[in-house]
Amino acid sequence: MAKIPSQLLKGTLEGALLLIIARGETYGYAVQTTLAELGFGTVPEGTIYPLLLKMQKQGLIAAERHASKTGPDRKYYHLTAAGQTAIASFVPRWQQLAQAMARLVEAKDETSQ
Amino acid sequence: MAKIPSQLLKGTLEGALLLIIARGETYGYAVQTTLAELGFGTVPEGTIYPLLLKMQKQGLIAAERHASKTGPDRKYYHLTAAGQTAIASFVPRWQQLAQAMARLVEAKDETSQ
DNA sequence: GCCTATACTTTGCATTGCAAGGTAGGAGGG
DNA sequence: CCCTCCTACCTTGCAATGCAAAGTATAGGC
Repeated sequence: MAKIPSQLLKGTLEGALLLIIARGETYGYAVQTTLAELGFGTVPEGTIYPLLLKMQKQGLIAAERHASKTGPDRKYYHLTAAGQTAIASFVPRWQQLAQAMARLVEAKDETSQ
Repeated sequence: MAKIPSQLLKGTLEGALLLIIARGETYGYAVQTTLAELGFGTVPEGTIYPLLLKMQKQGLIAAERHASKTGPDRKYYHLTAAGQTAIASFVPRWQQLAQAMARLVEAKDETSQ
């Protein structure tokens, strides 16, 4: 799976993390695995953890530490009401962008051959 | 048409401009109109012109100035071979990102009600 | 004891979108 | 003739974000 360039990810990643956490409580390390499984490629720790902390400070997600039997403690995040609101505003913007890009890409496919 | 947040546009815009110029020679001011028509919202001049200059320096596009009957000179851009290559590498990355996001958004639609 | 996988944090840099301001031509109204 | 608007381009400086790099720490296998 090819790596998605940093600049393409910009801004999208916050929405992606919100949507992942919305599916059920998770922790940073697991989020990284989930992103890879979804096709986002390997998003480095130096991206994920600072972003989670920022979102926590903004009140979009909240955290609780729990012990793990297979390693160090995990910091489990879950969505707050503000996080729900953020998702509700993110999704349509993303869809708008995706549609606009789709128009360009499809138009290109037609003309390029 | 709602405005797409800056952070979502990051990186995407360069690809969008390449695809627009690939459809046929255009100039900055017209690109702005085209973006709006495609659904990208109003992308400010302070975004478009610096980006076009950067892409020109990188050799992805080339420019020629021509007079206009209805106003100041226009700087027409057209794609170079390097620009074609850039499109060829951009499009699959974008599609990868769009697919990964689609999985998350669709999953959300199912669970949310 | 050492190495690997797991798990989180912090610092500093590079890139990019954009607000704000500047320059300038042509057309129309006052 | 001046003023305003639309057209058309450029530059400066700031803010946001991804990420490399380095550090800390637990658990298990060799």
